[in-house]
Amino acid sequence: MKSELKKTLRQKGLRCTEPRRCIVEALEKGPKTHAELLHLTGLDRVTVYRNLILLQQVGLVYRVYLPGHEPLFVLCEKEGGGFHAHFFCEKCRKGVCLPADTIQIVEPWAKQVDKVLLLGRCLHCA
Amino acid sequence: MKSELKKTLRQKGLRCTEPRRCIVEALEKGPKTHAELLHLTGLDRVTVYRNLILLQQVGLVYRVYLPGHEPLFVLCEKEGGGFHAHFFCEKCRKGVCLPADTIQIVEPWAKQVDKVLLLGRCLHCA
DNA sequence: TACGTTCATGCTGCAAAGTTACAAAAAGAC
DNA sequence: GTCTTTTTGTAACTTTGCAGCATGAACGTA
Repeated sequence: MKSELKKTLRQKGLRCTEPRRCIVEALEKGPKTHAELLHLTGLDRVTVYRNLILLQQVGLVYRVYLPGHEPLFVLCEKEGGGFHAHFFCEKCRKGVCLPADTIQIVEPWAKQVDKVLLLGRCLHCA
Repeated sequence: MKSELKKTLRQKGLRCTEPRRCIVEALEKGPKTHAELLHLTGLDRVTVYRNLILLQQVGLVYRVYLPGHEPLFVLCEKEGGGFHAHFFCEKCRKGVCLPADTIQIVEPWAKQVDKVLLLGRCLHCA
């Protein structure tokens, strides 16, 4: 996992640093708010902000906003795994990546779409 | 339109107030940031914050976050129109509601999903 | 393995965003 | 109109996020 992370980051011109590993490691256990990441990693506020932006830009992390709550940062399981959908459970607040063929979009929209976010209740919480 | 808004709000136990009408009216002309809504409506900051949260919770408004930009608030064209998908163009920053049958999700996920957000380039911007 | 370049981190301080509490005003039912 | 309940606006406050800069760490090269 660690060497995989390094490879992914290097491909995007980013270095594999201790703080970045910490953040990804924390997110592997589930979505977290910025405050939770601060507390869990003990890193500087600013460092967490900056790295979350970078990790989002390279597609390793996405952000979910539920009205009335702090934004959550979710680790994408398929680093650079091409087109797929993100499912997020509004109750237990966990995220899953669904394979591309889980969802079909009719033309002409299919060609236009490049990111998919699905919200709902997971099988457990339904 | 106005009486329809009132009905929708009342169904959710919310009152139809002047500030709420103003916000919805401003959003009818296209997605807006919080700052733009402030400026357009002349309302108090706090009132706009609170109402945007409420309008999101009742499903009249949804929020789109593009990394590196301020969050945009988009009016949903089908108030309470049942299940459908939101398509948002990352370039021209307009939102459209797509009918339910535009997207098909395989079981068991179909039953779990209750909100869909698609990001991409619209037919014009592609 | 040591070296040097380049990028990342952690400060500090600052502006903007967002929250809380509460009295006054407006909405809606009668 | 009157009464009850929800909303609003104001003010004080907390949090979020950004810019600049010196120190320290990553990593390609020899």
